[in-house]
Amino acid sequence: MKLGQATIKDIAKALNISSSTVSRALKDYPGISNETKEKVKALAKKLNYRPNAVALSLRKSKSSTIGVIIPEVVHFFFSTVISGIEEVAYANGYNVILLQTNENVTREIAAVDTIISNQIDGLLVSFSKETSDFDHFKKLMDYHYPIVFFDRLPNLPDTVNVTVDDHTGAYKAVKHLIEQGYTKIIHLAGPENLKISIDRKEGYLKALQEAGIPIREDWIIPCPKGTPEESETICRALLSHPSDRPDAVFASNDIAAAGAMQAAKAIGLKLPEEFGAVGFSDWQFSSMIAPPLSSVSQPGFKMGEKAAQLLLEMIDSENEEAFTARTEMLETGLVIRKSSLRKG
Amino acid sequence: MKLGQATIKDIAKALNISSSTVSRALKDYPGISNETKEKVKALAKKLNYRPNAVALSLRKSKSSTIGVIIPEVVHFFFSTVISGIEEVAYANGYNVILLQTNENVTREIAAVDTIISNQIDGLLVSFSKETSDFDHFKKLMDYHYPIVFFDRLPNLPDTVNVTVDDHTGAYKAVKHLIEQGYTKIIHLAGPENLKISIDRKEGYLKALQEAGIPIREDWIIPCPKGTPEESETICRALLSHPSDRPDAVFASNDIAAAGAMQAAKAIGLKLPEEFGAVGFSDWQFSSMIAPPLSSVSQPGFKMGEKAAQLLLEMIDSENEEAFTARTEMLETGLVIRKSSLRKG
DNA sequence: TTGTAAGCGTTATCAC
DNA sequence: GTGATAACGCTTACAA
Repeated sequence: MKLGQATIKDIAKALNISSSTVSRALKDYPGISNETKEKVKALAKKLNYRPNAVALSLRKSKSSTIGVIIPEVVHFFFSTVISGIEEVAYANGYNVILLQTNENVTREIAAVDTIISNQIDGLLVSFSKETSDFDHFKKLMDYHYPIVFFDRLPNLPDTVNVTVDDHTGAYKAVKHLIEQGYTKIIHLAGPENLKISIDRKEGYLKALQEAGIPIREDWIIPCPKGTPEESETICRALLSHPSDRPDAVFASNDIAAAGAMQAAKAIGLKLPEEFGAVGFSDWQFSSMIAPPLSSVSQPGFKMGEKAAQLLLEMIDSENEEAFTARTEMLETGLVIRKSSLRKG
Repeated sequence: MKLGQATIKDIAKALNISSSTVSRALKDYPGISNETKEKVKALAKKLNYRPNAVALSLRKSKSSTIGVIIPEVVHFFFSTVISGIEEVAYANGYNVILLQTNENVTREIAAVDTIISNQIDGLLVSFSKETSDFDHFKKLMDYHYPIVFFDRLPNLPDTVNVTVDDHTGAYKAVKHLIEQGYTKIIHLAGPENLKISIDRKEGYLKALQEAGIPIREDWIIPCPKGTPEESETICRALLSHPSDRPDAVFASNDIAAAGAMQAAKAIGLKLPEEFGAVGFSDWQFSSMIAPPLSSVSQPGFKMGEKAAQLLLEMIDSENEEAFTARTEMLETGLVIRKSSLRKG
């Protein structure tokens, strides 16, 4: 799009000097007379000169743009992460290009192509549920391309990761349920190929084991879709046997927990007396449902900030340090609300 | 970032032909022998050639990227719109650059600068609450730069807009409350400088007038912050006079409605019998709170799609038609749930 | 059917 | 102190 933007050449012509002088004057290079500098700057201001970022990208092989590959934008947690990323990017003069995969590998691979074509300086990735082969990322990394994975971590060597401590979060949640006197606790699990799902499940298992509560495999139910309807249906079935009825749920996300609560309410159970619930993520709505849902809180904004910071370090650094494999683990909190408060 | 990407030159050298021939062969230009075409394409594939989008942008003054200026990413409605935008962009080979303003004019002006520098092809804008002077957009439009405003519409001549029919949505909501037998209906209004707030208020007024219910200015209360606490505090005060107590609320958004419901519950009113509520936007959580909140639904995804389509038409078009000022109005729905169902 | 050369806007290198 | 030139990767008149 042409915007009648003034270029360095325009300034040079108008002042009868060369473009190199203009370029140098604008950046306060040593060895340019103050007189020239001032003339140039004055005219630049007058013409509303803005350096052409595209020409710069081409020249420098650097776009000052980072890419974000994300499964879904309409998702409280992810949008919060994006927000954190955007803030850090803005503060450092970087732009953010958004690539939504809709949990679709093909889209993800196309996104990587876009990244390559557009000389994007680095990549923040939370891959799709479908992704099990990480070749498209591996290829980039082989070229020493800066990538930071967040939330969902790949099965690849030498990656830089940011995640939350899902294991401890889940453990705290289930321990809390046990302390509240619940003993028959089911777990609504997330997609099995995601490490976060596994970690949350293991936190659940650890808390049960520690309390000496026997583990029932049939009470660990995957909810791959992640809709409230899915978990409601599942829980209705489970809760319908009065003789062998669970008394609480720990869900891998708040939506599933909300679905479980719906099921319990529909059957006529009293919450939290007869059925307790703790979710994961502490979505915005969690405090507004009835009863307000206890949940493990994830620092989404912080995760975005941290991931972006690590990425910018990789981009800026000439040394290798920034590229050393590691996983930054952010702490989770437990927000206790009515849904799990059987005692006082 | 260098990715060892093959260029047209590399291919040319390897095959001992000129780069222009390679360029032409790759795009199936007429007047290139099949033999050359095949040789070139084969090598391109082997070398994993990807055209350098940056060079193309510079050459063509076209980046195949659209910018989205938005107040907040962490917002159910806005993130839904972004999602719609992203889908249309992807389907048409465009990238999306995201610029979050945090409801801050300074950020918004900086965003416009970014747009200019980066040769972004067009702009989708929902401006900040602070914005009352639209010069930064006007300047672009004077250069015939493609802009589509969505949701929040500016006070500027000759703009292309997409919005929802807030007026009718609000009208339907309040009419529904009246039909349910509520008569003392307060309105929690949005920021006064946004047209959407005004339209919603006017829909409210129209429904009351039509029903012959007198309007009380003191029952139209602005909630500029938009937090649940804000509206809860306001409503607690209002509901505390048993002699002159409102019996329903129509809120400019679901958060405010939820806050009002909290207040009513805290005071001991029965919902929906003694206090009814309808919100606006139909956020994800609305169906999960107690009682489930009735709400005017906005087609966020559709709005994103529509806005992006209009923008792409403007970008692609050589004729003026795509630029003719107009406002596309998307229909709102009324999702009736328990919070406003006093009668069966 | 193919090659040459200019140019998009910028800056690094060398020269004066 | 300043200027000329080449280069980033690609397209496109114009030549041949």
